[in-house]
Amino acid sequence: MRTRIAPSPTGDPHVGTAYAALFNLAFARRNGGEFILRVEDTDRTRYVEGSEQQVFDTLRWLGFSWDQGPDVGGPAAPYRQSERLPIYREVADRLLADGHAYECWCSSERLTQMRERQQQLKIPTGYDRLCYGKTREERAELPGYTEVPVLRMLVPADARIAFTDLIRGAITPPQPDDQVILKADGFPTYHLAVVVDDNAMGVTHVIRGEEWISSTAKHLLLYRWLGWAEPQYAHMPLLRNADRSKISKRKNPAARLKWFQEEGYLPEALVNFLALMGYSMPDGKEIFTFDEVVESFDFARVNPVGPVFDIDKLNWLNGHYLRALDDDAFLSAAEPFLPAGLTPDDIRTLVVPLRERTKKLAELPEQLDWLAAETVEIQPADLAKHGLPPADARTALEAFAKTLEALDPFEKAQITASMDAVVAESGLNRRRSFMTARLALVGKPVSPPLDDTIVALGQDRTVARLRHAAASLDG
RNA sequence: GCCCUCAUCGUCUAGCGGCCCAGGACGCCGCCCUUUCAAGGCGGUAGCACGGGUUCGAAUCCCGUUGGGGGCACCA
Repeated sequence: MRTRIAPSPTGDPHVGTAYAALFNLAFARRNGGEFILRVEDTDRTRYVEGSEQQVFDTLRWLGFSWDQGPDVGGPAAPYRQSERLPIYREVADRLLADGHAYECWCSSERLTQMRERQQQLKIPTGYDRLCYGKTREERAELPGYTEVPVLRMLVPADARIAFTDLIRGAITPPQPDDQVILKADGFPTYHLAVVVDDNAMGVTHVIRGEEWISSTAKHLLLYRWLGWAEPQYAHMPLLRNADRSKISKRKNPAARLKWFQEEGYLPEALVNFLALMGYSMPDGKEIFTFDEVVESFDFARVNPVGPVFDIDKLNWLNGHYLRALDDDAFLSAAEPFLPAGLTPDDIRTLVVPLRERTKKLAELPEQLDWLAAETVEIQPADLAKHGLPPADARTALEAFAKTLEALDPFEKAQITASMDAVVAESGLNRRRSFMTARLALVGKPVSPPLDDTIVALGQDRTVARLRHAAASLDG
C-alpha cells in the first residue's frame, strides 16, 4: 500500500500539510507501505519561489521523510505536476474522445453571472452546459465567448457516487458539477491531476482534509471512466481557529509551520501535539512519540470532529519535552534564542532552573535580560509592594555585598552557605532579605533561585549591583 | 441560497446499550512543598445541544430540530 501528501508551493508551509503528513506517514509505516511527497504546482498564479524547499525543510525538521518525491526521486518520477503536463494532456484527450469531456469557451465573466443568477433563483449552482454539443463556430455566435477553450467533465445526472470513508463510514457526496479538468493555459486542475497521479504512482489510500469530501464524487467518476482501481479514502477533520473556522494564517499564527520554529517549540512536541488533535492512544496516554503513533495507528481512533488548536496545551507539552532534555541538548536548542551578547556557556550555570521555567524557547530573552544587562535598577515600587522599608533593604544589601565580596573561592556551595549568615547579620527575615537582593540583582521579583543568579552573574557584577542598589536607596 | 458533513467539561479527548448520577489531559481555582517564579504532589470547578422514538435499560441506535464546519472556481 502507498500514501502521499500533495502540498502546493503557494507560500509559507501550512500546518495542515504537517498534519496530513503525520497521518499519511503513520498509516503507511503501520502497514509497511510507502509514503510519497508530490508537489501540486498546477496554479502558476499562486506559485511562490522557494516555497517548495521550505515545505521539504519544515517536514524534515519534524522528523518526517518520504520514500518518493521530487528531491529523492522514485519510479514514478517526475513528482512535480508542472513537469507532468503531457501525461494529463493524454488522459484529457482520451476523455474527450470517449465523450466524457467537452470543450467550453465560456468567459469567466459569464460563469460568474450565471452563478449569481442561480443563487438568486435559489437553485443549485453549476455549469449550464451552454457549450455542450456546439462547435467553436456555433458557440462564437453567443455572448460570453473566449478564444481558448477549457475541458469540462460531462457529468451524468445520477453521479452521486457513494463511498466508504475510513474515518466516517458511508458518505454520499453531492452531485458534481461539470468540473473543468484542463485549464486554458494547458495545466490540469486539481481534480484531473490528483486522479492521474494517484493512479500512476500507485497510491492506494488517499488521506486528506475534510474539505475534499464534496469533490470525491468527481474523482471517483474519473476513476471509473478511465477504468482504474479506486483508492480508499480517509477524510481527516480540519484543524480550527478558536472561532471554529478552518485554521488560517489570517486568524491564527499557528497556521504557519515556521511559527513553531520561531517560537521555540521542539519538533517532537509539535508532532505529539498534532497527533493529539483528532487522535488518541488506546491507553489514554497523552505524551508519546511518533513511533508509538505508528504502532497503535487505526483510523477507528481518529475523531471526525474538527479540533480547535489549543496553544495552552501545546505550551504545556513543549515544556514537558524541554524538561526532558539533558543540559547540552537544552543549551544547543536554546542557543538561537539567547539575547544578544550571551552564549550557551554564559547560561550554563542556569540550565536547571531555566529549563524548568521555560515553555517555549522564545521566552528566553525575557528570562535572561537581567543577565545580559549592564546594570539593573531597583524599583522603589517593588520594594513597597513587598513591604520592604528602604532602610531595611539597604541594611540587607550591604550585608550581602560585604559577605559576597569577601568570598573566596566564589563557588555555589560557598555562596549558598553564606546566605544564612547574611540573613542573620541583616536581622531581616529570610524571605524579605532574599527578595531585596533579587530586586537589586535582577530588577524584578521573578528569577531563578538567588544562589544560581549570583553564580551566573559572577562576583564582581554581583557586588557592584548590590552596592549600586544600596546607594540608590540612600536618598 | 443549494449540497455535504459533524455534535461529550472553556479546550483536546475516553466512551462504541447496562461497568458512566460520564473517565483522563490542558486551562482555571485552592492547598502542600518553597528564598520569588516555576516544576512537582494533592484536591476542586466544569460537559453527554434539544425534542421525539427503539429498548427492561441509552452519552452510546433511529428520526427531527438547533447549532458548528466544509464545499458550490480555468485555487488547491
